[in-house]
Amino acid sequence: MGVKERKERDRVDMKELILNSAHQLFLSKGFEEVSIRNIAEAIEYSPATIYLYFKDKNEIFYALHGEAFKKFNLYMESVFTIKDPFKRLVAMGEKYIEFTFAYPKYYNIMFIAEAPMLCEESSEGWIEGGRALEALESIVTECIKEGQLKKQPVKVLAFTIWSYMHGMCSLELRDRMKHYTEEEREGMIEKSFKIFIQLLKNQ
Amino acid sequence: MGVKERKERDRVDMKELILNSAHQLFLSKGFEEVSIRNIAEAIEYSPATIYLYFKDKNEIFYALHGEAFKKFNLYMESVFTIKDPFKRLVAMGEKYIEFTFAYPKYYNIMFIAEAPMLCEESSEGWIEGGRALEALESIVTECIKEGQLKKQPVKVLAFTIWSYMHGMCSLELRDRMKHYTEEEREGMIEKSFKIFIQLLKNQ
DNA sequence: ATCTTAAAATGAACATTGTTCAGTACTTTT
DNA sequence: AAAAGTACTGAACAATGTTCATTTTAAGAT
Repeated sequence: MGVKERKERDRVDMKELILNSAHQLFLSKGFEEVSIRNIAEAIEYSPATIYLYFKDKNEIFYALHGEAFKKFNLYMESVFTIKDPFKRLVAMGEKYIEFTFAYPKYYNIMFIAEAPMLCEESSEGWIEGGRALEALESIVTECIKEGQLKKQPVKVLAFTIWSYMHGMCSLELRDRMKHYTEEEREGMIEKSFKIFIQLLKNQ
Repeated sequence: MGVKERKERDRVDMKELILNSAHQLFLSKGFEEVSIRNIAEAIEYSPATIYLYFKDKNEIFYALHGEAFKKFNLYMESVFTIKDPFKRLVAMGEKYIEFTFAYPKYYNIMFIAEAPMLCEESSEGWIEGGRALEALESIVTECIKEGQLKKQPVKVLAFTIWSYMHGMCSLELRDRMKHYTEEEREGMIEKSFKIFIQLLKNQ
């Protein structure tokens, strides 16, 4: 009598169906622009049904927040083969920029969107996000150990690097670089990144 | 026959009335949370009336965008009395942080909020914003001239500094520092800022 | 096979939102 | 006092997130 088990499976399937649909819509329209009714229509159920599987709209997007960070960490994975820690740090920065503009909607929920949607401290997203930050911190630790970064408190230095990366990427994503001419903007981020790396480098 | 003039005055007064009300509500609730009906109720007019003076909700907040930057520039003014350009740069950074947390709603429309609301390139906000950026760039120029900053393309270096400041402030404003313990977070921004300044300093 | 009970899905409704427009009320001009 | 013009508004529209009584569907018991 595996009926209960089957029902549980069905329930999981339904959650996944909703999530996949929400995910797809989210990637093309963004969070605020996707309505419960959009999702409902896409999966051919009534809007009310969705509330049988998720508490509210935010809860649906906790999942996406997690997805985004998983994708991010996956994206970063390749750099960990690089032996030299400073080179790894630089590669990570480059990947960060790449990710931002490859998945702007992801970047948005990860780092920019207002956070009532991610109160749950123990959510997938926060855990994966923590992993990413730890990765950065461990690279920074290595760099300091090898004398490629000046000796500083690791957490603070890592945060400083993160702040710079995020500031640059989010200014561009949120269209705050209109002060620059097309010509100036062209390659601005890459040039700035090079300067920042030079600033970081010990000697 | 100053009737036309009086009507023009009335019109300006009405716009100001709406703007003041919107402004007040905005500072306590933020952009998305203020509705046209809120504003209408506050000034004791019908919602429809507001559309006789402003094209849409965004247009109302163009004005606030301008106000925010004016306030910002006013806030920065005090640092321009400082002779030494590098000290001035540091003071500007400190003021930037101060401003961010004194007026988070302003900071939000200035640098974080999505920008359909500020398409008009020629708006007050963009002009004032440009002024602020120019101020930073001229300080950077001076610092380079005096050898306190390493010689680099001014626009790019200024952007790098701005990116860092913005990244740090917006991560905090958007609650992305939950990875840190209370203890770690305490003073993190100030510590990071000191590190960044050290990185910037030539030698 | 029929009846009962439990679960799943929904239509309709509520309170919001920005925005529009036909009509009313008031003011100025003739 | 009548006509013209301007300022204002109530009601409506199409959305939104969310809830709930009701209906449909499935399962278990007789």
